[in-house]
Amino acid sequence: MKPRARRGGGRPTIADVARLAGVGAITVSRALREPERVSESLRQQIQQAVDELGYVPDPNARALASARAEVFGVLVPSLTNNVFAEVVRGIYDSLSDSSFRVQLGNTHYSGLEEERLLQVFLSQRPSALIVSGIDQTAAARKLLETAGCPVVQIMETGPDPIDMMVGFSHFDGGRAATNHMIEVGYRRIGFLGARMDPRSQRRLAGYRAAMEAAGLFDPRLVTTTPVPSSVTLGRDLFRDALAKMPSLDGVFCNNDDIALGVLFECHRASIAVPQTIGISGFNDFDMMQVAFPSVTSIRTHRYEIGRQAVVMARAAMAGTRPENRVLDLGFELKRRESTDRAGG
Amino acid sequence: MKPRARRGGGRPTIADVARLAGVGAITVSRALREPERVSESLRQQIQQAVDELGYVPDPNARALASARAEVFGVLVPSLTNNVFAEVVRGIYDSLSDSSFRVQLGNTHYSGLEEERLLQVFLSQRPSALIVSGIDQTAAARKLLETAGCPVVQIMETGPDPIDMMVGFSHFDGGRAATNHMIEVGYRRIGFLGARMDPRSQRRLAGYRAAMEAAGLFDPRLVTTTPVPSSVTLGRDLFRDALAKMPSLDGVFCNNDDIALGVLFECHRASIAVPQTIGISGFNDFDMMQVAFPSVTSIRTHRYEIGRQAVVMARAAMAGTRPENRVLDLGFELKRRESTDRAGG
DNA sequence: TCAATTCATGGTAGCGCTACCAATACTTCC
DNA sequence: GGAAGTATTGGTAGCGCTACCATGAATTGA
Repeated sequence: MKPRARRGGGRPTIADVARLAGVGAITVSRALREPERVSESLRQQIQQAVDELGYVPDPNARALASARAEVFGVLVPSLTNNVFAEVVRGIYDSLSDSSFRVQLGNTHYSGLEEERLLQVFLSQRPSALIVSGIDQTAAARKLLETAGCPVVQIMETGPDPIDMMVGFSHFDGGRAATNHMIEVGYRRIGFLGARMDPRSQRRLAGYRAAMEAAGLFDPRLVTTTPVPSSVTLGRDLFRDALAKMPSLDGVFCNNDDIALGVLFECHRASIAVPQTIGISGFNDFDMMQVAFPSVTSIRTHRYEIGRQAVVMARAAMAGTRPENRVLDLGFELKRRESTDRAGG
Repeated sequence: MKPRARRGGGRPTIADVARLAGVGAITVSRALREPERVSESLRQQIQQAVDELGYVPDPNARALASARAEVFGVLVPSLTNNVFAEVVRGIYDSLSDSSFRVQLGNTHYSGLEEERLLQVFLSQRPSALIVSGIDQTAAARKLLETAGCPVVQIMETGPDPIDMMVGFSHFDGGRAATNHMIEVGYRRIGFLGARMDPRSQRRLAGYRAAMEAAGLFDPRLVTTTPVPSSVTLGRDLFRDALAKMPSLDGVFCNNDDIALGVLFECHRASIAVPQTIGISGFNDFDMMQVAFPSVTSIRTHRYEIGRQAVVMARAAMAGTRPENRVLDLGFELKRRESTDRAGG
């Protein structure tokens, strides 16, 4: 019977390499995966044959035979939110020296979509899974617990990790920014939030805790929307907040986009920053420090979160799960001109 | 001999489904891939068995058997550049109704890295490849020509597509922005550019063509750096440009980040925009229209480029390659306050 | 009516690779 | 010197799926 057409219209296979090098196929396989188990001389012969033929192993065949794909499954809620873009970059960069592929999924902030993608990812038997947040649905959590591979929850810390976690406390971040504004003298500090995913909710909770502790909380100070965040939306939220509460003297913004929108609106409406209105953002993107006035923000370590997630997962794959399963990378309050009320 | 451990510690296989449904394995395979070729009654039985077992086909086995993985390979130069983030989002969204996976690669603007990733991607036998730009190395081009799957070059248009193309002319974009500034009365218009990848180079060429046509070109007006773009860098480039050429009355910025940095620096240095300095950006991100003053920019259709790339690739996979292999999605000049010299 | 087609289904043989075991040489240690 | 390792290499049998062909039933057409 004539053999089925070769996969790649003639792409060399491991058998071709073996034939050319005059060894068994399995030895080629070993030479590529565990070179130290193959003698120096054969290793060279094989390498030469590989180079000559331009052989690249088929990851699909490899995954099928070894019951494990060299894939990191990564689920993020958004591809265009720069926070996640940087996390993803950290993940890619940390993996670039290995043969692991990255399988990226966009959950669009939906728990159900996360479940669906998890099913799809799991069908590939990934080597590790990285998921965003700590609010997985019960079904998703179950899938992750029985995934049979390391799982890292990123962006947040919390109790009860599925396996491992790396992130920081959004509650503490929200509280720190708010406390700073209270300390420098702001009193009627509004909260502006978009999308209001779980992490935004926790920042809001941190804001509220700080305001209540200072006896300053008023529900009318809070302005939120489920609409995705944007600079335009920041402007609109600020206008709404001001209309609702003209005595506002500061705003803690859920993220830097919103803060930028507020800053521009202040310029446009000739509202003095930081004198009349103080502004604090969240995430501390590059533009915050260049803005005029520069904007106070909470610096978060996105790239490092991605990097550490990979480090932890690889350690677990090597059988050395870190002692401490929850890694808190913290955050940094960056005080800048936009809240410098005392006046510099 | 005892069978090898099952891949998924007991994940159901197509044979399990076949047994439960009382049909042959191949019929299950068909029911899932070409339901119209299986009778209604069997299809239902099979679907029931699939649901009961929670069967999800193994994409690796599928790829191995069918010599084609349901994967779109996508190569972009950056993950954090919002332009590409939006393109990638367009690609993901267009593919979300299918079972195609996306394999994303970050070339870091390096041709050699692109070649390497292409090799890796090709080893999976992807269904289609989407690559950024039109400046592939000779080796990469060869790999793409013999890839045996549809190839779409995105972001730019140009002659001699490898297979298909969707994008716009960066030269024309740069020229349009510059001409606009000339028309409204700016004369000593600087060019500020970061990274200076091929697309930036072509925008610069467009700028230069416009300036030369108006008899206004002066090489000292051009300030560029190979450093990656950022808002901070925009400020720094502007300071340099101004130091070099104090008579500058406008700047065409290679992208919006740079433009934002310029805008902030103008605020800080109390330089009137658009009166003393006019500013134009490129890409037209949301913040440009909210900025104060709002910033003129070239609106590009990133998301749509991603979407169309998928549409074209799928058409080609279905055997109906579009008549016109190069799709120019154009751009839009958005005139805003930052170049409104006549004064509104 | 019966060959010729079409339709629905199934069996077999791989896809390219690696887990598992076996076999052979080469050491090491009493 | 011989038993018992210890490297080094290879053979066999799949991993889970689908391409290819074969089969039998239903339908068509003259």
